[in-house]
Amino acid sequence: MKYWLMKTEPDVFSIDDLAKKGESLWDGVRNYQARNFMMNDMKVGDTVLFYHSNATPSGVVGLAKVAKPAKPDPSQFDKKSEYYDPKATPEKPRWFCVTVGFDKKFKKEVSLEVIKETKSLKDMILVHRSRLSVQPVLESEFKTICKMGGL
DNA sequence: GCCAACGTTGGC
DNA sequence: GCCAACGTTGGC
Repeated sequence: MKYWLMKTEPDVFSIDDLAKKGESLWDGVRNYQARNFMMNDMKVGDTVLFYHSNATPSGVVGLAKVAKPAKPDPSQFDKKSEYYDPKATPEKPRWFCVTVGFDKKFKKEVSLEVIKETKSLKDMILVHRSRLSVQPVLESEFKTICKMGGL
């Protein structure tokens, strides 16, 4: 069982949107490293820290689960989609995405600011590496953040 | 294969 | 809205 953090802009897709839908395809990721995590390493049942980026404040707002394994991201074939990739074909898809299911909301958001101030979380990829929207999280980091979120 | 130019992410 | 970080593209 592994732990992950996935970023999303709440204006585009928030944890409340996920709670309403139950589960959602995590489409639109166009970064190879993030894709590889979803394609190769994420397993059904893995737990996901749900992170709101470009938000006030930005931070972890709850938990989700990997509900279905990675499959080709349909938006790459859709000419009308902002995620359309002319170099991808159904025979040779370039982008893959998992399906994520809602688990629970934190009692209180764990903001990036607080994460940065917390010694045991200072090695998180989130803190020292920008622009990676899907990333692994250590079990110890995961537990600390859940506790801080009131779970 | 190098690297400059360019585009995007995401905090502030 | 600004801009730093950094991934991607394309000329050579």
